[in-house]
Amino acid sequence: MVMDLKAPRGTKDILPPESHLWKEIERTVDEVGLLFGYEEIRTPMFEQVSLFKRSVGEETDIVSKEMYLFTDKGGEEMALRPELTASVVRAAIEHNLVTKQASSSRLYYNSAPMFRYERPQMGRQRQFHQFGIELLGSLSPLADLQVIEFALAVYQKLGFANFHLKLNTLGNQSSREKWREELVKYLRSNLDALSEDSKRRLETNPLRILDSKNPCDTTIIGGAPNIIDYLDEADASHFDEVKSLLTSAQISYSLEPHLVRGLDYYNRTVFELTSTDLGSQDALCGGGRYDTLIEKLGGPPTPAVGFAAGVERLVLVLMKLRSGEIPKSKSDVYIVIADKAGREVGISIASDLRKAGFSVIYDLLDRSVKAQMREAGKSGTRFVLLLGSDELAAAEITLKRMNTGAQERIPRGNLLGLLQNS
RNA sequence: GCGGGAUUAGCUCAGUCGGUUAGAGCGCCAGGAUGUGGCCCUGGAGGUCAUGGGUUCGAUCCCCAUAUCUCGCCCCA
Repeated sequence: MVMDLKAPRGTKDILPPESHLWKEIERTVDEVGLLFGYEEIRTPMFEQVSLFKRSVGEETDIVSKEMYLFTDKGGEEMALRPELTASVVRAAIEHNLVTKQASSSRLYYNSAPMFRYERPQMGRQRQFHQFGIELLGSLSPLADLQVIEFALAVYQKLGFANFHLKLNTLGNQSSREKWREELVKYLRSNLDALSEDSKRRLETNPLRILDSKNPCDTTIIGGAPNIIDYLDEADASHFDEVKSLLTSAQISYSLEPHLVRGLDYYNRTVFELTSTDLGSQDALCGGGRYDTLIEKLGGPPTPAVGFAAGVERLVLVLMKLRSGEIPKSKSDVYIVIADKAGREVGISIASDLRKAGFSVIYDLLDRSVKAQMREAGKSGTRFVLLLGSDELAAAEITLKRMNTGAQERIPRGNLLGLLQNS
């Protein structure tokens, strides 16, 4: 095939039957949103660069290396959004979503495209999609619980249980800073034993060293200062309440003192859902609290918590779960036109049936009756209507039930009633 | 950004120790059944063997580069 155009690296066309799975996920997220009383928000796919610099953090890889940047014709520095929390917060501030009148806001987003310039891998793309929620305005541990419950509800509704909830707390800004200093001091004293990657990270993002997969690092990490010992009383009791709420909701989790999130704005509760059905890119969903972000971006002091989940990874896991079998959408009726003279009548029958809510297809290639029947059989349709010269002359139609193979000639006027009662 | 593996029909994959017409299964189309699906039988279409260079009498095969996918690292959903 002579073809020099293709989808850009790290992007993907979502074709049937996979698109059915996407639709199913989107429907599920909508349903869970309704069940929890959340409403959908949609924000622009690009924003001013400064939004992400101020929220995600200038030093993070996401902002410093991975954003798709461009200058628009008005000279504004723009970025395709690498994540959604910043945009939602910006929108919430801009439109006063959290005020004294409306003291909290429950928002969700669905299949929203994000962009990061990374090296593609299975489950990691340059354009990827997330669903998630942002719960603005509540400082209560109930909010932390609800965010986790929401995420779990989506996965459970889709029918799988092969995931694992990891939980940690990062404390508040000042305890986190104190912990971070101690951690850096400790790591510096063990500098020689650290991996090359971690030596570099010591300068850029020391918390992430805790997450290192390099075996050189693991023994050192084992003796590192633990955030738990640096929590103030309020943070510690918040975390305790979150844990006991999870327990009473019968949600099992594991404490991961080394779980730190890559974005700067998190504090207190952070969590991740991982799947054993994925490779090294195994995080299905991640989230946590960001109580200072809204104020930092110029809004009123407003606590918040949320999560974001990757749709591509969910699709991979679902495919595996269902052994690659994706249910296709089936039509109700296939009209076989055996004689060209029947075309107009066939089209008008199709139109009438569609108005009555039936899904109707017919051949568009002028193929033989046999070919049309083959397609009808393959499409999984329930009924075939056969229209040939005999039926035309008698103002009748042949109705065949594909499950039994039984067929009968009926007056065309009786067709709709018969189908509706079948 | 770093290191490995891969790329042959619509799909999943064989294959050629470098030799002239590149194969299978599934799928697709047609016929057997001149107006009837699934099962069966027969036939058919469909490949510049990822792209561009090089070595060679000759390259799908060997070498180099590029692209894309993929595994691990980095990072993260």
